[in-house]
Amino acid sequence: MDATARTTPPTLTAHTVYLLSRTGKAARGALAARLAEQGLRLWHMAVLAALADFGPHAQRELADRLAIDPSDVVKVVDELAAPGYVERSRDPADRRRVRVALTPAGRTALTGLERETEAVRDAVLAPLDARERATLHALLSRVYAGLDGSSTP
Amino acid sequence: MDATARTTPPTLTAHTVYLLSRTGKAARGALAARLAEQGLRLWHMAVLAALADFGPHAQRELADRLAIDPSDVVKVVDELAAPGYVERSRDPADRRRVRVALTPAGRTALTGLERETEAVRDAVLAPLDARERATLHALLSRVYAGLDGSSTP
DNA sequence: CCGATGTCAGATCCACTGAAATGA
DNA sequence: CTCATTTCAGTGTATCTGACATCG
Repeated sequence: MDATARTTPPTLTAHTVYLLSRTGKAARGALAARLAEQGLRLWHMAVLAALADFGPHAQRELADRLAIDPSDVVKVVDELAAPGYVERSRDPADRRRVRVALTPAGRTALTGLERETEAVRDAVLAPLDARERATLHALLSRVYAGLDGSSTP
Repeated sequence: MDATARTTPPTLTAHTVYLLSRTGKAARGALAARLAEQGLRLWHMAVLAALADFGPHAQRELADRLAIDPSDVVKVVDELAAPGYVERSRDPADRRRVRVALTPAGRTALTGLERETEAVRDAVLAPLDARERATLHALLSRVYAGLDGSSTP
């Protein structure tokens, strides 16, 4: 080990915002690495989850719900359609719209991604026991619910 | 308002890793926006904090401590030296080394950045009371301490 | 070896096209 | 009925950042 230890400055770790930012980035990075092994990124999982929870969406609705740029939705859906995780079809009522629906293969894939997510949680939250994890989850849920458009760039 | 409400899929919010990633990104973004008003980024604050807490460093030591690429330390120190927040000087004991030291102006700047950080905390953690914030901070501290190099990209 | 410059890839954002619906 | 406006999917580009690579 080095004499100049890799100690993070207390001035930083004293701020909850810093800890949130750091642990969040670590969690995000670890999850992204897992998904990358299957050629997917975080947005792919988000789209699959939205379709699983709320049924078929127009691409525009996906963009609204997930707060992604509509042009990026196109690419994500493209990449999900290639392995057959989602299907595109024209809305007969409004032929401008494209209905995106989850396939059985997509649902299976989502289940797998959730397992990966749990593995990441076990790695990142290793220092915490079950009760503490539940507490953390509850607190973060409320913080997340409090985020409105003003503070989510 | 839209009939298709902007509800995040429960399949995502059920995962602590997702909440961590999202709230962390929001916190990071909000802080970065504040610092940007002063022409600074997160790394600048990290370097100032390291110098304040541990005294002068060689650039290599800064890179080790903060886990940044040494190449990038150069630019950050450059940008901190321009407004006079840090000073480069030769180490009198070992004249090969370049010592980076905090100036009084830099210390003042850091104090201001910490105030910004507290403002961001009050905004992001608005849903939580003082006790809950303390609990969250304690839990995140332990999670942060558990992160090793393997999971910090 | 350390500091400095340059390059590369990924993500986000923005502008534009063409098709299709809507309303005057 | 026709024309202008709006909305949607899709394409391409600009920009910014973070990580990496090479030079002195």
